[in-house]
Amino acid sequence: MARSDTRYREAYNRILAYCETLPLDAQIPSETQLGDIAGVSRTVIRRCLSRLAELGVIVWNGRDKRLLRMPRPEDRIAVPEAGSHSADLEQRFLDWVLRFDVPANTALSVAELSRTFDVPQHELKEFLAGLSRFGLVQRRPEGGWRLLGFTKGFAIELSDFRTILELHAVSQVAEAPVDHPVWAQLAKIRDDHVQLRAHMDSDFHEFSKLDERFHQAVNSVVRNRFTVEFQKVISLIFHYHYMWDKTEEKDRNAAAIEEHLAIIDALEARDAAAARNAAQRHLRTSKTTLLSSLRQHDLG
Amino acid sequence: MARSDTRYREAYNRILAYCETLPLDAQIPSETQLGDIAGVSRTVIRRCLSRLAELGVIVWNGRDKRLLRMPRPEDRIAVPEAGSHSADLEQRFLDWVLRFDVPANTALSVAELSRTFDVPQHELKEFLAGLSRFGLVQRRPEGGWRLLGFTKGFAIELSDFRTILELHAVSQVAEAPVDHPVWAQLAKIRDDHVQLRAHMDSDFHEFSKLDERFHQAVNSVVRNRFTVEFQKVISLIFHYHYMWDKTEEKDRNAAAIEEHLAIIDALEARDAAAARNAAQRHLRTSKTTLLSSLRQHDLG
DNA sequence: TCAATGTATTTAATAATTAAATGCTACATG
DNA sequence: CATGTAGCATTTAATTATTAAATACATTGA
Repeated sequence: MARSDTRYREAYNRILAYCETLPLDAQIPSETQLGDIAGVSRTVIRRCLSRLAELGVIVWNGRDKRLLRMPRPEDRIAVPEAGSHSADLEQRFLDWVLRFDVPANTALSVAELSRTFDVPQHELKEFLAGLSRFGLVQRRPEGGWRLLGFTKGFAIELSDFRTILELHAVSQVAEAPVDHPVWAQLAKIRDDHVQLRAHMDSDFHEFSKLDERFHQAVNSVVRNRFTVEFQKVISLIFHYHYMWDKTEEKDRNAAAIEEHLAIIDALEARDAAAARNAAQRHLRTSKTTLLSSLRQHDLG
Repeated sequence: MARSDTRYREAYNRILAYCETLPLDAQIPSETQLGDIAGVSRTVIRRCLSRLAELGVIVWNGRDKRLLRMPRPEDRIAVPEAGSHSADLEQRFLDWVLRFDVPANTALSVAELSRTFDVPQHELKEFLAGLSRFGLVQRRPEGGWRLLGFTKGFAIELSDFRTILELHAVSQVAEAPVDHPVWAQLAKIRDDHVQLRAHMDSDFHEFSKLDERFHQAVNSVVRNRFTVEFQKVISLIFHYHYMWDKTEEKDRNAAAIEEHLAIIDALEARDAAAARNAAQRHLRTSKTTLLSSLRQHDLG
């Protein structure tokens, strides 16, 4: 009927474990210190002490707190399963949208999403509020939310935004010092490209992973909290769409390999302008592919 | 104790007004049609019809709904004041943060904010969840939120991000067709710059507004949902910091006028490269100013 | 037959409830 | 008597419960 007491339960077990490290009859530290040990407020600590005294583990009279007997396994209190995988909600949500091709303008029910993702409703509300900042969802006047994404307009603007960020990243790479880790990464990635090109006929499916590694490496040079959030969403969307658009996959991947190599060539020559041009060509291709994949799914 | 019935109350008054347009004894449209008129579901419409029947305005027996008498002013129902200014919450929140120099790592209490901004708590939670996507706030492990912004690191990354977006915008302007409205705007803005320069000694405070107009015009060329959100936040933060950092304001503004004019010159000459260079110079100055203003407020 | 109403179910906004944090006062102890 | 500690009171926030509203389904009547 109200908030859970998981915090108390976890703190209690932690304090109990701490008691095990003490000798019998030892003085127990002050409430404030115990609070620091368990990472909770004094309010919670006092609840813990109450229970410890009740079970006869300690004697508690004001400042006089002493260990009466060693804690036993049955003194521990049950903690109700962390369960909810709130952590990777974003990943799972985008995965769901893209995997099931949830069409634009679909009404999103918090109650339903809460069930399918096994996450409390209020967390979902917060999550959706966050996504609305990216223009992926929007509040409906009649209540609830609406999925906006993955129209043609969305794809175009997403691609454009990606281009802006990635061209900047490429410029940054070109100016990175020789001892920057990106150079080693790019060298390895170049080799892998060359190798894949040699076995293209059989292994062309492998390109998707390589593509992600390449863009990841380039973008890793930019250290900016504003871009990092976007890159996560962007790379997910492009990644999935490439995986599903199977038309001419081999030719497309072969072309992309050459484009990647052109970018790496220019970067290693420290020719920023050439690198930008090569990157621009590559990103234009990506945009076209994304758009045609949308057309295929009849979402244009 | 539960959600408000404002929706019903507004719908009721709207239906009442609709009844006034009907002749006496006229048939009233179907529930579905009334729902379309008032923009609500049939559930709400049936509540409205119940009340109308109770007051004797209509007679309602299944499908037979007729107007018994003309509605009177006292038939209307009170609507409980829209009140909450949820609309400009973002503006007011950032204004508050910047005006009172709320230091980084301040704990934000939803209850308190809810009072000071006169907005329901759950709306504030959603709002903060949105801001967390921009890295402005963060959840605290012990509950609630923490203001992150306005450290040196934040200012640097914000400036860098602004630079990325704005350099792109400048490139776009340079390629805009001659009949694009931006050219007329820029011409006017150039005149205003020249005029202000002539009366700089007395009117230098006017520059702040001019600065906002200039950047607004340049960015207006880019139509992208992802950049629009950011620009709002960015321009607010820069705007306020400029207003408050009074050191050498006149000199700073005079220099900025020249920098703006240089950008406009290059743009009107359709020299994209020169425009980008000029913009880069200007944005570097801005970044320095923002950082020194932070140092002044001891937030570094 | 089909559009309208009647009824049931589901969803979402929001207050109520309880856990937990925070703040203040009084006290004990060196 | 200063400082840290416990006791007590207040405030805040997570989470449930409640009610308004939307939606889905069944029934009816022209």
